[in-house]
Amino acid sequence: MAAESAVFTIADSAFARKLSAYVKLSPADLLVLSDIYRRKRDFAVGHDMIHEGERSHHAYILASGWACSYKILNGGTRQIVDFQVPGDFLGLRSVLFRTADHNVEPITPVQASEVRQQDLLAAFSHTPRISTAVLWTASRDEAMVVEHLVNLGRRNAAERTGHFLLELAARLRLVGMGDKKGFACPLSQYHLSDALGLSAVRVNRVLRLLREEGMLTFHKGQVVFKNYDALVAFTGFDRTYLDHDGPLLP
Amino acid sequence: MAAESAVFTIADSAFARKLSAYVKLSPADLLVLSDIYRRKRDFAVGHDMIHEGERSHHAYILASGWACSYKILNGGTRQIVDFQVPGDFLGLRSVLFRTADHNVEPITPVQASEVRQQDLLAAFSHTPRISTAVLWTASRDEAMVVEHLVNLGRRNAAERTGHFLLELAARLRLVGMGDKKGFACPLSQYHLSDALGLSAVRVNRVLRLLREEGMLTFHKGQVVFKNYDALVAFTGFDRTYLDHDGPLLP
DNA sequence: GCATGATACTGATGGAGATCAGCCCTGTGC
DNA sequence: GCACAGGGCTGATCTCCATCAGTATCATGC
Repeated sequence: MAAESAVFTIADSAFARKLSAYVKLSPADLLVLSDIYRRKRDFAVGHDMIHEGERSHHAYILASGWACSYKILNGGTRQIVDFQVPGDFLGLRSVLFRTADHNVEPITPVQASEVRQQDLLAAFSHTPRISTAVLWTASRDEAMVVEHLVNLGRRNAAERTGHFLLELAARLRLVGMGDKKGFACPLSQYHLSDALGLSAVRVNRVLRLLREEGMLTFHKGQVVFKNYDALVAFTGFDRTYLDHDGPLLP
Repeated sequence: MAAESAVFTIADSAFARKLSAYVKLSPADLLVLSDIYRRKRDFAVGHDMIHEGERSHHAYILASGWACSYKILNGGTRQIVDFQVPGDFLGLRSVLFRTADHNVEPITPVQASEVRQQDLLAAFSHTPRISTAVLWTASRDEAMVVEHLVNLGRRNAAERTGHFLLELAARLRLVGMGDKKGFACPLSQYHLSDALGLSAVRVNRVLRLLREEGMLTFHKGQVVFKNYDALVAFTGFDRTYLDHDGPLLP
């Protein structure tokens, strides 16, 4: 009874939907997942979910809300590495390495499932499919970080900003939170600047430029693509790094 | 007999040494690995090992030589994402996603073991420890890419260059190819510039600066740290992201 | 009703690094 | 012996973006 409702919950979640795209999960696999997935926790804005250096023993799966992972440098500047949206795994590295090498902060109020280290490792040992599926999501996350790297290294401020918003839109579409017209975006221009390696002033000017060029607007928590194709051409966005070819394991 | 010698070979390799640091591997695990590991291939400079867009069915484990993974942008500029040194896994993402999202090019003549997709996935299914160990190496690679991202986003040219060379040194020390004094480095200043998101001219000037400040020299294929501690302080290098706390699985 | 703090926005100035255009050196092939 | 290419190195100029120093707007609490 309880197990059944748990299965229902997990099978319904953004996370299971994402995993299923990678690896076909059996009912037994789903049971294991739902066990991992059980404990929900809430996080308020202003309190980090994970602290760098912390010897952390759990990771999280985001159920609702947005978060971001970041690092702080000597000078006090920060670099946001990635944003997490519902369905995303978060803090996997800090569990595998046992001490966190980055911080994670909620951007909106967040609800997340706490995944305990021992549960996760046990699941890996006993259900290889889950292990492979998680490896897959980790690889996809890495593909995104790689694209951010290219973004910072070789694109100018305008291309970089546009590219980033296009990626965000593509990710959100996968979990049904947006379309080619745009998406709801709780980020401030400061968030963008920390993610893009720019100053907030420049982000503001770039957004004005993109608006004046008729490509997109960023206003009141809404990103609207005014000319999607032009923006794709301008930024050189190629979404193949986000995609895959369907389930690898039958 | 053959199996034994194979076990010997694999147990001796930089790759198995790295995996063992993460997860204790049984003789049976080593046998599976050595089977994956059997086919050696040579690659000459000037011919990519992996091409972006290619529907690739194998990955490689680097036995000797250096390689780099990179992406080419519209304008023809390129961004090197990472360098691979002996013991590194390479092309894992392209196997998991079935089509490569980046290129890999040898920097020196390379010898590498070819890992076929089906062998790898079979190993994951039947020997969960290997799966976990590979997840671990993948996470470590991601940690490095993340640090490169921070490097590009928030450090200036000199800090960035110094930080990068310190990281390289730390990685090479793990496989016995250098120490705190320095290491043999086959990279050209062009390689550095493509990795650091700088122009070759700037890399040259930054290297001069670091030399004049008595921190390091980069000359004739040798990186020599003249003042390691000063360089660490100057660049804000903190090597914890490369380390881990010993075997996770008993 | 007013202070306070986020966030958005703007003009002026300066600086880090790109770009352009070269030179020098060394190894390699013919 | 010479041509040629790749890598290292340098000065001059320009540009993109950071920084500084603000103003404007809106929600929040007291």
